[in-house]
Amino acid sequence: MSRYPFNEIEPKWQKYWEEHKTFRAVEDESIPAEKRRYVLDMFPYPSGAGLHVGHPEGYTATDIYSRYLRMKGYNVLHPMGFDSFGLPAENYAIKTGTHPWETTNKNINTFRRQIKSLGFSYDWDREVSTCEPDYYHWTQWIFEKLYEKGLAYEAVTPINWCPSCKTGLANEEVKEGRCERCGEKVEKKNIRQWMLRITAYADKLLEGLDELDWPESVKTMQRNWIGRSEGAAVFFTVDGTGDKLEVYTTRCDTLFGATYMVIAPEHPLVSKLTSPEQKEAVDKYLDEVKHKSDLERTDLAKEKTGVFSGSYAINPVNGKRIPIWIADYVLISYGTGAIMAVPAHDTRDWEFAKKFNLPIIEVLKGKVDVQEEAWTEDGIHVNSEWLDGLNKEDAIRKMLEFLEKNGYGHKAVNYKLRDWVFSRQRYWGEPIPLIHCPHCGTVLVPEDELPLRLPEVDKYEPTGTGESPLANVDSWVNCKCPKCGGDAKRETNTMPQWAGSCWYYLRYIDPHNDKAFVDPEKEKYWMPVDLYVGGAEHAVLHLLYSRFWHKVLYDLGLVSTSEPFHSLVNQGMITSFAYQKANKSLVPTDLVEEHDGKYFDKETGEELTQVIAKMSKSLKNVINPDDFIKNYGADSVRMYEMFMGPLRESKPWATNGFIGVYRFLDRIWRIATEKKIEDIALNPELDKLLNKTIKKVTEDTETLAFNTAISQMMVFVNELNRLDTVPKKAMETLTLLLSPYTPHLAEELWVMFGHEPSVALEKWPEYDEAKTVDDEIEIVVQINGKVRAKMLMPREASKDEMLEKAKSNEKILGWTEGKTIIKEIVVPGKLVNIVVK
RNA sequence: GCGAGAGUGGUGAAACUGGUAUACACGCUAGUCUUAGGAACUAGUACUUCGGUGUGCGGGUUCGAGUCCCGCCUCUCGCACCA
Repeated sequence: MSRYPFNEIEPKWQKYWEEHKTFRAVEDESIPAEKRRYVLDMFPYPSGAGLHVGHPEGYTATDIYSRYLRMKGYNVLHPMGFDSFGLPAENYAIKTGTHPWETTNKNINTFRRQIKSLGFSYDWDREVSTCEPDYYHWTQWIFEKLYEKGLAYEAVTPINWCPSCKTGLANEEVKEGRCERCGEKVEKKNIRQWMLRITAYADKLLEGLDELDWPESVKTMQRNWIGRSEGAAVFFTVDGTGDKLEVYTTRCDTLFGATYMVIAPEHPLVSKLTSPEQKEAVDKYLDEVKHKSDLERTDLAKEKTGVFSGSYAINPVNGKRIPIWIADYVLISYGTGAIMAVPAHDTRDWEFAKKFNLPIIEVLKGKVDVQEEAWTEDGIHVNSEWLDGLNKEDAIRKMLEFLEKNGYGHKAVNYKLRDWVFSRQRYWGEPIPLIHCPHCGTVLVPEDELPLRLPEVDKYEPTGTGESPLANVDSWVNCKCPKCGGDAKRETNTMPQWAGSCWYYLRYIDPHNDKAFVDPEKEKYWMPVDLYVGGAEHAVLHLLYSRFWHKVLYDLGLVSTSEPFHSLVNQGMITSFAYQKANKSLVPTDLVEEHDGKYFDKETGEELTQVIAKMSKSLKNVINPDDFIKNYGADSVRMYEMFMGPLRESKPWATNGFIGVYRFLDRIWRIATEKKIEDIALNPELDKLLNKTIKKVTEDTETLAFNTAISQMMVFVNELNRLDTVPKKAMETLTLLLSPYTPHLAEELWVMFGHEPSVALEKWPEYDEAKTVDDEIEIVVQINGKVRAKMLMPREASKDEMLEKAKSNEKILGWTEGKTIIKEIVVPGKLVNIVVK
């Protein structure tokens, strides 16, 4: 009876919004630029598991914000779509033979239904899906722009290779060095790949961060990922052969302490540098390294391994012969794949030198004996001939002069950032629009032939050679060269999942345009994205790749802003409770029972500790929002997710608090339907509370502090609930404040109070600042910083008045009697502190 | 190991620039009412030897610290030998 009929209200209003296209965004030129906002969610990958409670958290936040902005008179672009190419659908296809298209669209339909059931104010006319030819047409087109600009190139690079499945694997398919599917040990295999030269944009990507309103933590992570460092390239001559071995170092000033060199096992000079006597040992070592998993190779705690190549290099500063070693602690992917080792001042070099008995020479005066441990902090140079006595800066400067003058090296900048491996040997991705012609070389598919559609295939497995399944489709692979008309073959690699998500925010602006990826006028109208909300897991890769593409498009004059996302908010992860045994292992939730507030293992009866853990399938603690929507309504789910805690912080999904939010909405419903609502004036106190509430909700909605905005609405509703007759104005204002949060309930109430729909198009209420402050304030009186008395005073009371009243307070007199007052501190409107001795 | 973030009641959490620690909600206790529901309403709910003590622990700055500084501990996330 008292239960408010959300199951009737919610579908009704969702239908209304859809039919009336209430949230359609139109490029209305009469709305000035400062009154336009683009509010974006990270679009979901439509997995088979459906929506999980983490999705609606971010989506509700942006929805509340978008609805609030519209009521404030902004023109808001708030779209949704699907990142629909990807591994799971393809793996499912391999297993079952179901076309990924079918699986994906089924999942998209589920996702769309679930998202719509929460009543978000998306402009659904702008929905995009990255696997649609109309969409990937333009992903391919942008790739062609990158290619024309010289930012795409071919290289031979290693992939994870499963010798038993005969396929390449993504990093996430490799679990502890083994293939996730068959358990076979994963190897490295070199194959031809398409690369994107993101490193050419390293400095731009770095500098661009300064102008962004992003969390400092994300900016720091991106800066570290780009990893710019300044140092020197130094050339060592190989003794005997005259080959040049180039190293990169940030501390060229320690060159006198370089007692050996190390090259990575993958270094191109390995075989040339290996002497006949050492060949057997080197081959054995290379074989060991090849069979090591990434995990083994990168385990920091492991013993250093390596082998002597048999060759020596000449240290350019002193002409000394130093041995060249091969070791896997040097990475081919960073710097030049070769280092000069300074064991006295680098922990890794020191460990290696100790193990293989290589000389350690101190060149920076430190506080330890470098034969016993490495000194890795700064010090004055010693044992360095003409650098002795200098500090780091001066020594580096002097050494660089020396290197440059003698042609031994030069200043150099290095990045941790590597070029982006852009091809995948997979079916379910955008075909790379290139043709290999024996006469003309690599040729782009002509623009008017785009989109280059994915052909149908019989099998979704990669070919035994690791090529994409597309390689098996002769009719597709064999084509004519667009340049010379001769026989040619298509590129069979596809693009990674990132490709589609790199630019989707631009397609939302003009999703049905078949002449361009986006209309320049419309692009100017909406860009940049004003607020982008999503999970912190995308802090580096997605956001860096997107920024890269955007900057390329900007340099080509195709977009009007140099950065795509002006402000970014990472929603905290919604975690779940998990149950832990004494031995720290976790028990799946369905095997846990609760009594008397304690948790026990159903099988063993062991008492378990409740801990917080990431939601995972294996723990069976993933929460699907559907059940909650069914039992409590979408408005409750929306509001609860916002009431749980601050948006940016991670928090556990603790369902026992859910009922509180439901009761709150139910209470509003009962006030509206069971109490007398009359057109009467608000009493001054209620009026004051109303103004305070508008103020608090306005400010908190603006700053995305939704949890405290909701608290304030609760305070207000609790007050209304005490009245027998409720002023209509109070209820109407409440409805307006509620409408971004619980839009269905608000629409229903708005009509109930005699208005026309939709409340979403009404004006946000305003408050009277004068009515938000109390005339009388409670002033705290402290003795030595401890609260000893409280008194009510007019808010404009002067310091003297406050002090006088405090000192004449009975309680305070008891504390000051017989003591000396040393100091008196008066904070107007707040407190009086009297320091006594 | 490095980087980022967080520790406040039985629970989720409030506390803007240092100024009444625990708003709001859950749970719990008692009561009222009832066509017994996952109801509504009212009161209470940090500890206490009633002096005080309390925001992970130990110090410091200050008239005053959850908030600032130093040193630890624990947890979460990200990255992995970056020369």
